[in-house]
Amino acid sequence: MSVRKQARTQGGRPRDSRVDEAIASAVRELLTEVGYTRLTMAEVAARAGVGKAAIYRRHATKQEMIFDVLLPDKFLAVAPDRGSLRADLAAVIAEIADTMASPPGGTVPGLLADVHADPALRDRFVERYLGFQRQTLAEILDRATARGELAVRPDPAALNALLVGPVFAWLFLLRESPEQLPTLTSALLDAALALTGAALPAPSR
Amino acid sequence: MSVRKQARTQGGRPRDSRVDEAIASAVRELLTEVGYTRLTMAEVAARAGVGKAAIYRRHATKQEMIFDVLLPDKFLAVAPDRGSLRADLAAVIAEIADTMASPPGGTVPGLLADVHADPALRDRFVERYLGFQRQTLAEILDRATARGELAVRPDPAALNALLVGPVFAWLFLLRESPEQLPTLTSALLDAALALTGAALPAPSR
Amino acid sequence: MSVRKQARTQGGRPRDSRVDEAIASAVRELLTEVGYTRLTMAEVAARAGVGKAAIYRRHATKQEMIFDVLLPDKFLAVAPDRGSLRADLAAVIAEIADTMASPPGGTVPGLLADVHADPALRDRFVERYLGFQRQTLAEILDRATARGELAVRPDPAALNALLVGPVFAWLFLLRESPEQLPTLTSALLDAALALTGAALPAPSR
Amino acid sequence: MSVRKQARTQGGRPRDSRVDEAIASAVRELLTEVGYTRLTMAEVAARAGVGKAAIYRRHATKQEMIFDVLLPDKFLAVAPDRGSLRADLAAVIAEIADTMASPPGGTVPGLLADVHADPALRDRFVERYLGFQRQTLAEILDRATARGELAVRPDPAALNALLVGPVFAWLFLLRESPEQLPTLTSALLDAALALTGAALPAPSR
DNA sequence: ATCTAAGCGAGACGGTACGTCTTGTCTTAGG
DNA sequence: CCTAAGACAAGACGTACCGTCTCGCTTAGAT
Repeated sequence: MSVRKQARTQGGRPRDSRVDEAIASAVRELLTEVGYTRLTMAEVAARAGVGKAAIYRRHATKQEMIFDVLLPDKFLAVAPDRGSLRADLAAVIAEIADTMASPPGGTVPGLLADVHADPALRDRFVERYLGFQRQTLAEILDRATARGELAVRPDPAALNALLVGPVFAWLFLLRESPEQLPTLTSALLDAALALTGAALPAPSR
Repeated sequence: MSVRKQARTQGGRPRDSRVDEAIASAVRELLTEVGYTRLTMAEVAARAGVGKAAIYRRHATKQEMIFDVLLPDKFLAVAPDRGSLRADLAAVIAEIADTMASPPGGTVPGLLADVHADPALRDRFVERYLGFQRQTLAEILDRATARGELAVRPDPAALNALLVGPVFAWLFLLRESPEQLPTLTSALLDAALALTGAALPAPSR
Repeated sequence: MSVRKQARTQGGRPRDSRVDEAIASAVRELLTEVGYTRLTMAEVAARAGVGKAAIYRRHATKQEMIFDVLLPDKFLAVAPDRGSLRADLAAVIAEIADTMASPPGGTVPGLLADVHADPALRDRFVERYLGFQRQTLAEILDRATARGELAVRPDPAALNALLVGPVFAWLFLLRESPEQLPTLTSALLDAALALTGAALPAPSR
Repeated sequence: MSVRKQARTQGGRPRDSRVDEAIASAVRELLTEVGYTRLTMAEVAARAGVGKAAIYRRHATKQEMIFDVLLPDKFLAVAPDRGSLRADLAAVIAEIADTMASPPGGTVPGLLADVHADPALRDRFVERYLGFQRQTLAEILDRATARGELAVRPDPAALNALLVGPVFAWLFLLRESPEQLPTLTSALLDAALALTGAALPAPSR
C-alpha cells in the first residue's frame, strides 16, 4: 500500500519486502527516540541498513514516508455490527483514540501540519483516513436508522467532528494524559447520543 | 507582550515600533501567500524591509515570531457574565472558533506541531492560550453552579476538549468549510449542555 | 581484447557478440552527444538495449569500458620501415594525431584524468598505449642508427614527449582546430629532427 | 579574483578573507591527501572549519573551486625582457613547467578534463591561463623581431603547443619524473629555436 | 555639543537536512 | 551461463534555511 511506483508488469529485480520492514522499523524507532522534527532521512537509512534511494523509491518525501509507515492499512476498514448505535460508536471512538494515542511524541501534530502543507499528502490523507472514517460512520448511521434508533439523522460531518475532535484536543491541545481517555470517550459517547436525539440513558439516572 | 528582551534600563536607541508592525504585516502576508511551512525568515525580513537581526531582537525563533504575531494579547481575557450557562458557553465557543478560523491556511496545525516540538513554545502556549481558556471555563462553571444550573459539575478539561476539539476537527481534520461552523457550534452547545446534566430542550423528558 | 573475464571453458550460453557491438555503439554515440563526464552506465545500457550486468560482465568499470571501446586494438602495432627517419617519424606523428583527434569532445582529457586516478586503468594504459608507442619509437631509432642518420641518439622518452606533447596541447590545451594539425605536425617533424642532430633542410648551413 | 559574485557596493557583512584562505588551504591539503577525484565539498568545508554555503558563495562548483584555488592570479602576468629570445623562452618554459609540476597528484589532468566538460570553467581557463600565455608569447616574439633574431616569425599557437605540450606529455602522459624536466626543457628550447629559423647554436658543435 | 549605547539594513557565517544522482553489485524470470 | 530489467548500498552533489555575527550607519538620551 505504501508503494509509490508499482513495477509495471514484471522484469527486473522485485522490491525486497525486508527493506520495507527495515524502513518502517527505523522510522518508528527514530520517532520515539528523537521525535518527528529531528528525524532525518540519512539516519533512517543508516538505521535501516538501507540506501536513501531505496527509501525514495517507496516514498516521495519524508512526510509521505512517515505517513505511510504510521497509518495502518486496514484503518477502520471493517465496522462489524455490534448490535446498537451506542456499541457501534463506542467501537469507532476506541479505534480513533487508539490510532491517535499510539504514535510517539509529536508525531500526529507534525503529520497534520504536513498534510496541510503538501497537497499530495493531503490527497493521501483524505483517501486513506478521512474516507474510511466517513464511510464507516455512514454505515453505522444507516444501521441505526434501520433499527429505529434515530429520531433525527445528524449531519455525518458534525458527528465525525464531535467524535474525533475531543479526543484530538485532549491529547494534543490540552496535552492531558492518555490514560484518562476512556473517561473522556465515555462522556463523549453520551454527548454524541444526545445529539442524535436517540433515547438518552435516562432510565439509569 | 511580544518583546523578548527588554532594554535593561535605558540608553541607546529605542526600538522602532514601525519595525514591529512591518514584521507583523509581512508575517501575515506570507502566511497567506506561501503557508506556514514555506515561510522563511529571510523573506519576512525582505518583505518587511528589515534586517534579520531586527526580527531576532524581538522573537527568539521563527515559531515564536508567528505565535506572537497571531495570538491576540487579549485572548479570552474577559468572560463577562451573559446571564446563563448556555450564553456563556456560546460566547466561548464563538471566540475559540474565531481564533482558529482566522489565521490563514495551515497556520494553526503548523503552530501546533511546533508547540509539540519546542518546550519553550509550549510554555508560551500554555501560558497565553490554555491558561486563559481553562480559567475562563472555570469561571463559567462557577457562575452556573451559583445559578443552580448544574446538576453535575463536569470535569473542566473534558468540557474544554468537548468545546474546542470539534471546532478544530471540523476545520483541520475534516477540512470542512468555516462558513458552516455556526451549524456545528450550535449542535456542540447542545451536546455540551447535555454533558452538564442541564435541562435539555428535549420534549422527551 | 576488451573481454574482462573470459568464460572458463565453455558451458552455458555463449556471449552474444551483438551485445558487444551495441555497447560500443552506444558509448560512441553518448560520448558525442553528452560528453565523457555526463555519460552514465544506465544510459549506455538503455541506449544499447542491454542490461547493466551485460556491460559489467565485459568491462570492470565505466572508465575501462570507454577505454576499451575507443582504443583501437592495433594501435601502432606495426611500424613498417618507410625508408628514412623522417618518413618513419611522420607516420608515427600522423597516427598519434589521428588517435587523439578522433574521439569526440572531451573524451581524451577525461580518460587521461581517470588514468591518473585509477591504478588498474593506468596499467591498461601503459600496456596498451604507452608500451607500443615506446617500442615503436625505439625500433625507429634503431633503424635510423643503422642507416647512419643519427648524429646523436636522443633520449627516447624526450623524443616521445616532443612528438606527442604538442599534438595533445594543440587539441586539448589550446583547443585549436584539428583541421590545422598537419601544419603543426610538419613543423613538429622539423623540430624533432633538429633534436636528433639529423641534417636539417636548412639552407643556412 | 576568485570571487564569484562581488558585493554590489556596500552594505552587509563583508566577506571574511580568512575564510578564503581556510578554503584554499583545505583544498590543497585534501588534493595532496586524497587526490582530485576523492576530494569532497563536505570534507573541504569540515577541514576549513567553514559551512558549505561559504564555499558556494565564492565558487559555483567544486571544479571552479579547485581551479580558483590552484591557478595563481599572476600567472605569466609579467614577462620581463631577459635580453635574448632564448632567455625569454627559457623563462616561459620554466614557469609553465613549474605551474604544471606543482599541484599534487592527478590534479592537472582532472582539472583539464573538467575544463572540457564545463563551458563556464572553459571560459575561466581561457581568460586566466591561455590568454596570458598567448599574450606573453606574442610579446616575446615581438621583442625577438625587434632584435632581429627571427628569420621567420612562427605561428604563435604552434610555438605555444611546442613549448607547453612536451612538458605536459612528460608529466602526465609518459608520467616521467619531474626531476628530469630541466633536461627536457633544455632540449625543447633547442627544438623551438630551430623552428624559429633563428641561428642555431651551431658554433658550439 | 558631544558622547555613548543600542537600534538599524544588509548580508556573510557555521551547521545541517533535503532530494537527486551515479556507480558497481545483486536478484528476478526467462532463453 | 547468458540475457533485460531494475532494485540495492553507499555516498557526493548543490540548494535551502536557521539563528548568529559583523559591518557601517543612525538615533536618541545623558552628560
